[in-house]
Amino acid sequence: MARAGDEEKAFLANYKPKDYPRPSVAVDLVVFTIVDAQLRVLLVKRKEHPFKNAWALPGGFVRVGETADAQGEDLDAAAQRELHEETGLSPDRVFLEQLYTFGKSGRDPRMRVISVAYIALVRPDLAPIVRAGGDAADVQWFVVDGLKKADLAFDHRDVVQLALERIRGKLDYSNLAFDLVPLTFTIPELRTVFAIVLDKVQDPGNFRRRFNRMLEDGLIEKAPGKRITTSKPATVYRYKRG
Amino acid sequence: MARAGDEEKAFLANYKPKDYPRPSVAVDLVVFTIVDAQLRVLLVKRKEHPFKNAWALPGGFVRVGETADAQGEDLDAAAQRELHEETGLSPDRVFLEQLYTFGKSGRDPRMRVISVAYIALVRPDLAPIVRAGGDAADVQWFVVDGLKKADLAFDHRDVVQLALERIRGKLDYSNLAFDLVPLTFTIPELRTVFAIVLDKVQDPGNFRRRFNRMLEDGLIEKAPGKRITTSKPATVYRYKRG
DNA sequence: TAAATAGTGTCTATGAGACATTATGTA
DNA sequence: TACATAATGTCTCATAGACACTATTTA
Repeated sequence: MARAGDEEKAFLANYKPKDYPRPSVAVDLVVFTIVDAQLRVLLVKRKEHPFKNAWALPGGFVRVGETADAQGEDLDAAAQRELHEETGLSPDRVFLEQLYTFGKSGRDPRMRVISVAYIALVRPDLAPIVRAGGDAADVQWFVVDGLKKADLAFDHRDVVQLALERIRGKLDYSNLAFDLVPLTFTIPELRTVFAIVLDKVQDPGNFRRRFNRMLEDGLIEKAPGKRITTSKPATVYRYKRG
Repeated sequence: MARAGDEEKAFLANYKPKDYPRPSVAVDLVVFTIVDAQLRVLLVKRKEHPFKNAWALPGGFVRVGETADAQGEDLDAAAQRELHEETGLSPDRVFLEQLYTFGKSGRDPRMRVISVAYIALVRPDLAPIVRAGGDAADVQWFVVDGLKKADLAFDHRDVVQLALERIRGKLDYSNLAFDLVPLTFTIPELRTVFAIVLDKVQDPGNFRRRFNRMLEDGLIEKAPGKRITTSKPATVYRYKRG
């Protein structure tokens, strides 16, 4: 990095941004969870035009500063802030990752809006507290499968679709599945997560083999606790973060 | 999609965007090619502050319209336009894909700039014509490996690094390699591309096996032509697009 | 004919998929 | 004890990696 010389300092001090039109930049969140053995996405009901009363992804505009010294919040920070505002969840308990930036002209009828989409994964045990703050009628976990017909605002259907493809693609080679189970879980429970996300039943034996490799790699460890079942209870495990 | 009712039409007609500060949105291109058996990235020399005389990724601001009806160019269109402006290459001959959006506060000292980075892959036979238009001293293909010490403007070193990881990750399961060889190529030539990008020698026998599978799948076909060599010349192939 | 590179074949290890079998806790 | 589900084991097939070997063209 070249450090700013005197000439550059003078330049910056006198710099006035030209008055070209700028777009608004928003952050939209595709928040997934699994409840009742179904993959769900969090949607909020719009109270204003455009798309009034339609369901939309939670999100909002990035807060931008006026001056060169105070330029406003980071993009990731904006996503974390929105996540907290809309769900009440603190970002350190939630998987959050940038997905893609949607910037087609005309995607918002009011004005030019470029939207940076993020994927968030909320553990099932945290999902119930999401609606605790607001009006339950305005924030809901929608089953992703049933979403095709639903009236989503803007291009949010495309956003959800891309997010779905992303988590499906990453499930096998990442640790993403552990953000879709409670803190402790059994092998069959984790297997169910894979089955739900991939929409394909997972062979118990083969899945256990993969699971055991993760155990050997130290990615997972046994945890205390039991599940209340009507037959043989499964061993409970815990994901070792870091 | 809900169609706009009369009420919504009225709303949009009267809508005035609030005067919150907005960021500038730029498109930056990580343009790769392979020349002289080395992976290279296209950099341009900055003529103005900040980072005057430092090397930077080609790019520019997205052109945004003033009104709701004319919102300006699509994000992808902006990337294509920049590619054409900076390289003279028409976008239909070049692989172009969105990479990631960089939005840290302070990454441009002048003002808030959010930059949507794209990856472009230029075939080696097209690489030489890139500098034909401008001043050769101001546009150059830099060897990616030697870039660590180089003085890159802004956070462009991070951008290049992420782009590199992306193409390395996608090389094996995508058709991306065919955008880094000439229109016709031999098996050893394609193998070299893999070796260069992954920085790892590829076993001739094993690579050929993979290649033959692509042949069987109809992804590739034999092409006329020969290479001028000092020993046995290899068969020439062509990638079947679509 | 020698040199150089293209091209082929083989052995092994690993992991996925399909599926049969055994073990164990609960009602 | 019967049932349900956890947990284990086995067979096959596809593919990657390592490496030895043969074929062909040019100088």
